[in-house]
Amino acid sequence: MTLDSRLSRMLHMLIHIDLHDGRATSETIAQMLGTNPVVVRRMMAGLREQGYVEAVRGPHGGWKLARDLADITVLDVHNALGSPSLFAVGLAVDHPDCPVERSVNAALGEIFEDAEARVTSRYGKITLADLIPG
Amino acid sequence: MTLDSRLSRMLHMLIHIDLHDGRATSETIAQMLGTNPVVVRRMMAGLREQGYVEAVRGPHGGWKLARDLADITVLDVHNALGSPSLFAVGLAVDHPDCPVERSVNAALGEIFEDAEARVTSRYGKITLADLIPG
DNA sequence: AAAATCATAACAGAAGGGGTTACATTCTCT
DNA sequence: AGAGAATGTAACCCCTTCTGTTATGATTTT
Repeated sequence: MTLDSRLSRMLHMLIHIDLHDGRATSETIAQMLGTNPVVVRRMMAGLREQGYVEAVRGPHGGWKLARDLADITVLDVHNALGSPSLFAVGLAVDHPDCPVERSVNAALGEIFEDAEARVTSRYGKITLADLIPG
Repeated sequence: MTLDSRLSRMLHMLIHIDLHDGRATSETIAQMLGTNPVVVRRMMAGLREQGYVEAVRGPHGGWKLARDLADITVLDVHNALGSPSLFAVGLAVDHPDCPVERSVNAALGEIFEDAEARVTSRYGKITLADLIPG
């Protein structure tokens, strides 16, 4: 796949941890996603630093949720993943002094900012508890 | 730059061709963008196939606009560039049968589709003539 | 002390894009 | 016809990003 699907996978992970008694090892999660435990730890690092999950070392350790799913929004997860921009389209900055480039970038930039604001606004209104199927 | 800025650069190119008597060689455009003539031809290929520009070979050749800038929208250019998706975020499809994955993807998918529809709608209302500074 | 588990660095491989070279093709001009 | 100017396109390299993997260290439980 050419698109960055980390947000989707991370939400998937967190909800499964919750459904799994709030505890799961990197190994377990990795098998669930068909990937490697190290990849899971890398992805989890941002969420750990932001206080959404805690890592417990040693036997019977693993990941546990530091908050209720109802207290974590999709926006929280998005930000914790360090997503730089939502858009696959950016603005060229080849000639910052060119009036044409400035005009083009002003028009596109406004559209992007508006769309990004709408998406993050909706992200902020969805908690992970809302995503539990049922 | 990590983001795909082809749309922005292509709009820039087309407007400059127009301001340059409607004619410009790949060499000229490449110098303007600080890139290579082959890169320009590659980018132009889609627009040529869609009939927005024409390539004239031989001496005094180059690219010319096949339509007035007022008759080309940003959406036309976006589509001609073959942009697959506007978003840098995608949906994981690791477990199509998993209810959690389906629930997550349904929620995110709706947000993306809505945002994408808004952006393309606005793209469709802006012609390249609108972007000429002045 | 042993085992389980996370933390992290390091490296390999795949994928995508851009830049470049090379060569073929087409067209104009003399 | 021939020279030269331009596009068309394939092929290659390089760079970046992401993922997967291995290896080593640190921490915790038993």
